[in-house]
Amino acid sequence: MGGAVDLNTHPGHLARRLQQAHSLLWGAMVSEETTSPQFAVVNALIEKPEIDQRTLSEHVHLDRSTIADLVARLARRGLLERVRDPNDGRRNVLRLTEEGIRLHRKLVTRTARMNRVFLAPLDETERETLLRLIARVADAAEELRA
Amino acid sequence: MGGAVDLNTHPGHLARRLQQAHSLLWGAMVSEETTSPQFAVVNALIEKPEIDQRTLSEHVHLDRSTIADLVARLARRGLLERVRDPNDGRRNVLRLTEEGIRLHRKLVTRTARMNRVFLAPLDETERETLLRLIARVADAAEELRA
DNA sequence: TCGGGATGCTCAGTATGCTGACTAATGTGG
DNA sequence: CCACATTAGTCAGCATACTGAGCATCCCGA
Repeated sequence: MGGAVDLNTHPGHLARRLQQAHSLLWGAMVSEETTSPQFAVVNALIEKPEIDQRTLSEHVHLDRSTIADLVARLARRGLLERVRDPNDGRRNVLRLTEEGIRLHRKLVTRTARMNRVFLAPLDETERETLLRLIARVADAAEELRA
Repeated sequence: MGGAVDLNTHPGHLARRLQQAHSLLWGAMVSEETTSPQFAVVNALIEKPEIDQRTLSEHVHLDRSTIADLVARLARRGLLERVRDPNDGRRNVLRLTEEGIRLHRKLVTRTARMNRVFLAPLDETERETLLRLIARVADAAEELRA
């Protein structure tokens, strides 16, 4: 009786494994150059163009520092432009380039395909349940923060 | 109609958010010094002492490089010892120190408490369902790798 | 026994992701 | 209108995490 715990009853451990499995499949089926968080950023800019980094960070649930790095990488690859807001010298206004928009179109198809494969072990009801339960736990934990 | 996607239907995005929420709560309720992956390593060494890094990496689902860094940090803090196996000069044999064992005992209690808070928004059935569904998806994706 | 393949580890490089400190710019109350 | 708080961004530092290359060691067959 060493008192070791079964990590498979620990949601944190399972969450990490789920993300790990996901990023593996992502690399194989979606893109090796563009990561899943990068896609999240591009997708947010499709939905809401011309926002600043702070707003963006709230949309994709990442902090300002991480967004800054991530956006810098996307800018370096010519997928978006970062311009100082003339009306507010603190803000960087972000706008996808044509290439960024093209990339998004391509990846939307692939991510849909990947998600089907990823969730293939579950039936339709289970899929919805999984997504709903994760969202509830994550939302609730975020409430705690506030 | 820019064609943006709802990220809340993407398991990868939700997995990241779940992990994010978890590590936030972990820092508040379990430990600021010892992270969740570090606890996973210590826990694995409680269960199976005297294993090498390769075996350990399989147990906690992390690759060799990550384990090496992680183990080095734990060793620096005096929580475990890393000794070259005299019978096989390639292996590092790992053993928790007394302090490492003490730390594990302390954190087991706290993680249990934290998991209850983390999963509080769900009822008992939903909790089991969530853990089971995540494990199924993660396991299946790992099979794909092999 | 010896030579090549397999194995365990390390190291460099890169990408997330966080905190906390700092800077610059804006907004506001007196 | 000016001092002060707030806000957006950057930067340093740290911890995960991966790939791919390289190194030392072991193992196994000829």
